[in-house]
Amino acid sequence: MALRVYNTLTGEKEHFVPLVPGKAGMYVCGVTVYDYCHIGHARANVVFDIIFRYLTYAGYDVTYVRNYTDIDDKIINRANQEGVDYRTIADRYIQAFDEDMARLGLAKPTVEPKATDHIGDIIAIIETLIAKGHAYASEGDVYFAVETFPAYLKLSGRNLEEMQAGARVEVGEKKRNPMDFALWKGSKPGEPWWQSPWGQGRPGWHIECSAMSMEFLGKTFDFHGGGKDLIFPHHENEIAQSEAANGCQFVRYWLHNGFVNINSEKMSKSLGNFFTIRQVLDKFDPETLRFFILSAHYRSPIDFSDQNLDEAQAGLERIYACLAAMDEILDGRPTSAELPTVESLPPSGEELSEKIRLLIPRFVEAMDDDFNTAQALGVLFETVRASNRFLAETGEYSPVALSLIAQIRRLFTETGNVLGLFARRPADWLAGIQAAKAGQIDISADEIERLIVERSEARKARDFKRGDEIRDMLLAKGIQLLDSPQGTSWKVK
RNA sequence: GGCGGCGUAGCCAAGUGGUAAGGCAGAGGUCUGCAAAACCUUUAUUCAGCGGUUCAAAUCCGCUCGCCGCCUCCA
Repeated sequence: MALRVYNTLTGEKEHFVPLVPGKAGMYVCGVTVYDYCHIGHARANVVFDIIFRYLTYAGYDVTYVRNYTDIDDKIINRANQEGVDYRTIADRYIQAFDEDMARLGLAKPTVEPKATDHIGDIIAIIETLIAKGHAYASEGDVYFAVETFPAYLKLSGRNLEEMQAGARVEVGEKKRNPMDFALWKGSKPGEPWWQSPWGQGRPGWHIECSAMSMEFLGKTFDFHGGGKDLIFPHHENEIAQSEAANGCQFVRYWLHNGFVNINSEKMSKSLGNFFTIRQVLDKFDPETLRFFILSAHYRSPIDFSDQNLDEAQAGLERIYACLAAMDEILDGRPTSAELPTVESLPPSGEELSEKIRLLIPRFVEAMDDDFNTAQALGVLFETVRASNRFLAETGEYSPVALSLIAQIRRLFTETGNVLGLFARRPADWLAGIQAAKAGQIDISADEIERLIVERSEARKARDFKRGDEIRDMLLAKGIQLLDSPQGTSWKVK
């Protein structure tokens, strides 16, 4: 039982061996705060949230750093458009990001540094690079000279000559090589700036991540994550800067999540098939979105569509319904701390007992295999089925049965905590889903309750015709009645 | 053109050498006055196609077909 992770750098799954035993350092590229986050950001952040949680669950003392890039061309452009200071834009979207991530149930990283709080560190690295001959100043800018770093492009597996051959790279006159990239940009009038040895300016994109990761995690650390699209140029450039400056390996395991497609098409602003997290959460429950993201492996592409989200919600409802049933049984009843003995249980109890015994090992096995959340969810669904069966077949709850139910309930809390799921009280979550659906029907809850009473009276009088009439009428309006020995409840279909 | 990935049931999706998880949808059954919910059973002799390696392949190798991503800001 050992964690294996797919490392983009080697293209293979490798056993995770921490740099410092018992500890794990992880840096994930956060957002450039110039706009609201879209569902691609949602996926990336949920994925790394799970990785963070799982590493912690696996016993590592994790330092998780996720930055805000709060100075960049796009932020400046946006500020100019609106006629406000860049800081206004950055702060607004930092706040929006925090709100979105909180709604998606993300755990807070250990540190969430901002690029602009590390300008001094950035300048220090650039000075080192210049001193070592890896960078050069040119008319107020500073560029990294890619030819001085032989390992350049080792992450993306490209080579310099071919990239230049098909070059869509503009040949900046200030650059010696078109592939050189900016470490520092001289500021134009009206732009935000910081004082530097090369005049007033601001950091280029990429260098802030080198500076912040080094500050909080050291020159070499375990994990660096981000979307696949960051492999080139962002991560490639980070490697070049950091390794050239420090003379040692930068990151040991590179992790990259796959893209989100929309209705099987690449998501892009130009296609107009672009959804912000806020737009999606107007329509779907945040936990449903998270569950949907976890239903596929993090490196695979995932297709966002109403149908797929609806299916995810149906699956999540199944689990929550099972948990709600357990909670109802456990509510107010004392449970024995003793483990039930198998001899005293019916066959479905023995099966459940076995599922309980294997749940954590199987869950861990799935997660240890490159964070295979889809497989982990499969394990949970099998447990749901065994639980439902046990509940359905058990009429009277003996102390042993209650203990078993309590135990399985605790395991759902434990695994749910790793996946960021099932934190809500199941009855409340289900009620929330019902309420959301109820917004789409044209009949009030009071009216439904009144009809249910009328129906049960009719049924008591054995007037089934009238009773069925009411049931069918409600069904036509999308209301599904659920009869049980305790009475009749309803839900929106 | 260069680099990389994918193709598993109606749909979504695990599975990297040992004989196809799970979810959704569907069908039959138990329950029910009849239903619904829940539960049970069932739905891929087969993993795009063709060859090869092997005692054994969805899994490894080669070729073909189809789809996609990156190479420009991007999670």
